[in-house]
Amino acid sequence: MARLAVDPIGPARDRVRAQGGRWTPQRQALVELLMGTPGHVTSAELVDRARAADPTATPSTVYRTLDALEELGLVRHSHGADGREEYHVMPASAHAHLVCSTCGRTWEIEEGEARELTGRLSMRHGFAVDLEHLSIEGRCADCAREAGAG
Amino acid sequence: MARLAVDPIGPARDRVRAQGGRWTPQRQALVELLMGTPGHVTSAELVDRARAADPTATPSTVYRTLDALEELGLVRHSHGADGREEYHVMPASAHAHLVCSTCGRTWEIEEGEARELTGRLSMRHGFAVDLEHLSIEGRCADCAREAGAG
DNA sequence: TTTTGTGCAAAAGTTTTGCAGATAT
DNA sequence: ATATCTGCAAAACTTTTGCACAAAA
Repeated sequence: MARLAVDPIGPARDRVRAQGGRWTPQRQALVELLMGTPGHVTSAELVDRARAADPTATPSTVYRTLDALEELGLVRHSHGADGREEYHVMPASAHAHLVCSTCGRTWEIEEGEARELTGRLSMRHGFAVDLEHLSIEGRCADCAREAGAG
Repeated sequence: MARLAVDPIGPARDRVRAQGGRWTPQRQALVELLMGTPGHVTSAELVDRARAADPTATPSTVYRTLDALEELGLVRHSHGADGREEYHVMPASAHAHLVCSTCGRTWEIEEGEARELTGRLSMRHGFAVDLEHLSIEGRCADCAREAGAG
């Protein structure tokens, strides 16, 4: 029998139900959208994609679902280069992001490396950095090269 | 004669004019507002404050003026905890920010310390961090203590 | 059956834009 | 004189909210 080794949405569904939530087609659709998105998406873009996938999808449901999923710890958001909220599925480990403000590409920094960077902030200022929310803007190597050459 | 040792808005005015811009009452008002603001302000709040100071001020002018001032390098913006754009006058030295997501207070990190943190990002990833844009969210010492105690 | 979620429609809030007239230089 | 800026008004866009109905448990 052709059966997937792991059901990718199973854990999400279980977790929603475990908190007394209902697992609806709309929620499943949004979770699938998010899981099929490698990087970050703004809520507005999720609205568009949801409507593209299913024209009956509505903005209010998308926004409310994002809130619900975030409260359940299934997704998180950070802030993109334009200041908009950007969602992504909750990763196994905390990680920060590098965002190139020229080309817009993003990279992830693993928790270990990120802690290396932010660790002394805790020591000096007693400030506990929220890694999931940390996105660092700047210019990536490629864009710097182009700018230097051009 | 009572004369200020330094004219705080003079440099701004000169810089605007040097780039072929005009120094208008509206621009001066906004620059004064920004210079009287220690921390960060969202554009929307600047609109409000401008109207409070002068009821004839209009949103479009505020937004366009902010754009113009930023292009001239007189102000910069970063992104607050809620993802909105926050403006502040261009500081003498680049600095990053710590933002407590619980109480909302902010602290500045001087360039030297910030470079210490981000320096190795350049080395490892060839990524040139834009310090002015860097705001680090987390929980400050006070809020952490309260949360621990409560 | 009861609680929770959805869809619709309308509103709120922020930011952008076109254009005619005013203003700085 | 002329290029730039302002004010107005309207629109675009994102996000929120109230409410009646639908659906999950």
